[in-house]
Amino acid sequence: MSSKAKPDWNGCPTRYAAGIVGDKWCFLLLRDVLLHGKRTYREFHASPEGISTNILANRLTKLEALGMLTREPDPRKASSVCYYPTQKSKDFLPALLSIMVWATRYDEVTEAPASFAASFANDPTGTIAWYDAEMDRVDQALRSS
Amino acid sequence: MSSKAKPDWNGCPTRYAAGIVGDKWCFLLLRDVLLHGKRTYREFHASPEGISTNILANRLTKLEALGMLTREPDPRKASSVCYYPTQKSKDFLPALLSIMVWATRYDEVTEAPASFAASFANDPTGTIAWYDAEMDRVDQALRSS
DNA sequence: ATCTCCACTTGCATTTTGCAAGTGCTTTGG
DNA sequence: CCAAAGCACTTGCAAAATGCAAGTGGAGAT
Repeated sequence: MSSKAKPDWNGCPTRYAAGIVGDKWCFLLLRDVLLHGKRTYREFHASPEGISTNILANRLTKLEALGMLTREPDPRKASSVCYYPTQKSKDFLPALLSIMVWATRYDEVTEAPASFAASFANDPTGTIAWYDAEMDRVDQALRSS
Repeated sequence: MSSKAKPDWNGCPTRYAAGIVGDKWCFLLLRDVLLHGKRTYREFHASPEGISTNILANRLTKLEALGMLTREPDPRKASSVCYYPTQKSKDFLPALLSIMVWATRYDEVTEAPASFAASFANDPTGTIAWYDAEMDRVDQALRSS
């Protein structure tokens, strides 16, 4: 990038992102989906932040409407539901990992080992690919059960 | 990263980040500070999203308390105030750019040129360094005026 | 001395959230 | 085949956060 022009258009994609991940609960749900492999209402509800059921339902609907999740019947139990990440949310993984690297550095009580940041800095592509593969494994196991 | 253990600690740094950037207004203020070089209350208030004055004051206080901004008198006019990014918020830049790459891809009305994502993908370190340098230039010009 | 600018603060109506309880459908156990 | 339990929400209501408009106090300019 040359040092010519100061771009003026940065605001817009950021505003778009703010509408999705600039919401605490959506952001945490994306973590659950993209890193923890959670797929059901029950699993999301069990996260330690204690989201209440009305907010959870609201955010799942929102994320589905935004094309971040797909809602499908649970192959293991027809009365149950699974929410799978779409390509759009999977593509958010690199950004999520970047955020985590930053948070790991500055959160004084982080539970993340220092090796995480080092690993991502050392081989971001590989780290991203590893999580992607893990999530694909989760979804394939689920869908074929 | 070996394919051994599925890490269980991811939640925590994400929760920390959610407490800061999981707020629409904080997130947009960070954009203004890190990409647009805005430094004053007036400039933040002028952003197109139209933050109201009480919320702006509240978030500036919050970001200062979180160590993301420092509040200092404006060298150009003693009765005015400048908010500068700290190292902590400057270190958030790579994550912010990653988010923007994602948003640029999926926001159908994005104003960002496709070249931005390509440029960041091609040379992330250089792109980050460019923004860092721009912001340092803004701050040095301000402080020495 | 007054006027203006600046960075907020205040009051109040509206919206969003959190919490607890309830609902309707499905599955499970006896 | 019926009762009980599980699941994915929905509803009602009090509390908190937000948005908007107006006001405040101090520094600088006229």
